[in-house]
Amino acid sequence: MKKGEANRKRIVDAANQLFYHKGYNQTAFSEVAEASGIPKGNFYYYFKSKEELLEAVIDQRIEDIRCMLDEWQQRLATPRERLHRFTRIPLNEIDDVVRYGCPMGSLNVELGKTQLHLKSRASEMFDLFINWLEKQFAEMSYREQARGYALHLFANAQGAALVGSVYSDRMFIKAEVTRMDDWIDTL
Amino acid sequence: MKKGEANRKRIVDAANQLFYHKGYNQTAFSEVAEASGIPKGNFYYYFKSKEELLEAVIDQRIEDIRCMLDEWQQRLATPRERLHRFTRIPLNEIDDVVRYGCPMGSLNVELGKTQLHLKSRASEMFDLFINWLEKQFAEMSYREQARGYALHLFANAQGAALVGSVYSDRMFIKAEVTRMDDWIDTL
DNA sequence: GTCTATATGAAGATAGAC
DNA sequence: GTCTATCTTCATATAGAC
Repeated sequence: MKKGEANRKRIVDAANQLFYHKGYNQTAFSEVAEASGIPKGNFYYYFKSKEELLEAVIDQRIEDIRCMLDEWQQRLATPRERLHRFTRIPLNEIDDVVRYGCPMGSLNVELGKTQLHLKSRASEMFDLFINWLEKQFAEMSYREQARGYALHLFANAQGAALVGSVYSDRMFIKAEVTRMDDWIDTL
Repeated sequence: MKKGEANRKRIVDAANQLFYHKGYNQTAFSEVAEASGIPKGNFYYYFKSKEELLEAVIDQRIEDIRCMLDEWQQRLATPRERLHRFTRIPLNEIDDVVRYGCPMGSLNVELGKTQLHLKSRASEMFDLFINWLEKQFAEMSYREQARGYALHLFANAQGAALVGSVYSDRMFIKAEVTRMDDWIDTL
């Protein structure tokens, strides 16, 4: 990898975390600069604007999600196991979820209000999960209801993350995960 | 009501709507001034700071919620009817929900990232609903599970509002409301 | 109580030396 | 490609006349 590419990635990584922790609008360029160790002025060599940086962050998140889902698809044998793997995400990231909520959910909420033209880019992250979940339900021969089930399960997870983070309540998140797991097992 | 009181209320009303539509951080004082018809400079006669204005907005929302729940409590005869009245909120406000999400949920998400000291004030809005829901379940003699049920139902509603607004999907919100109603009726 | 003008500071963006 | 210095804009907040 060229030096320029490496720096670009460092900026995107730093921005990714700051956008999650502080929100996009409340993150200043100078903070991203400080966190990534790249001087402020250099930014505009890599990104023409803050919005372009945001798009790069979303691109990377999408790539990461794609990768993760592909890996699950290959490693886990049954659709049911894959669904349970999905519900376990908030448990694996429990500290972050309790403190900052869901990175996709909170970004979508923010951009839906202030960067309407980027709303569709942010919702692509949701799409990846929901389409993947739909595929699992379809494989379990719930053809008709697959889409509805996928949306429902995903929305449940979002609600759990949101309420759990508002109350910093780990037990509630665990309880909701158990509930989702039970629901999957009734199918 | 004194003139000053009336102006104060106009400011709070305008801010309340703008904070919902644009978010707190992305709403400028000058916008609130324009929307309320009160000159910018006058603001600091009514509120010492932007944060104080936010607190006034939250206070009013809390008051409104309290009022609404009291009214439901009196007007609706059974706890089950009251629970169904709760699930109908997103249908009654469907246009706003689809466009801006849940006003409480999105404010909580935003303040959880950037105004941590106001997080607890914002979560009081949640508390009112959840405690009220808990009371209904308790009245249905689900003493043990009342708190869990209340949190679960509330989180479901939040998830539905969030995903519904990300996809501007009215049908999904309706489907989730039906699901919640069905669940209530199985109890 | 009401309003205008303005101070202050921060954030996004640019220019240009090296 | 890298960095410093700086411009511009805009939002919060203040001063002070009426």
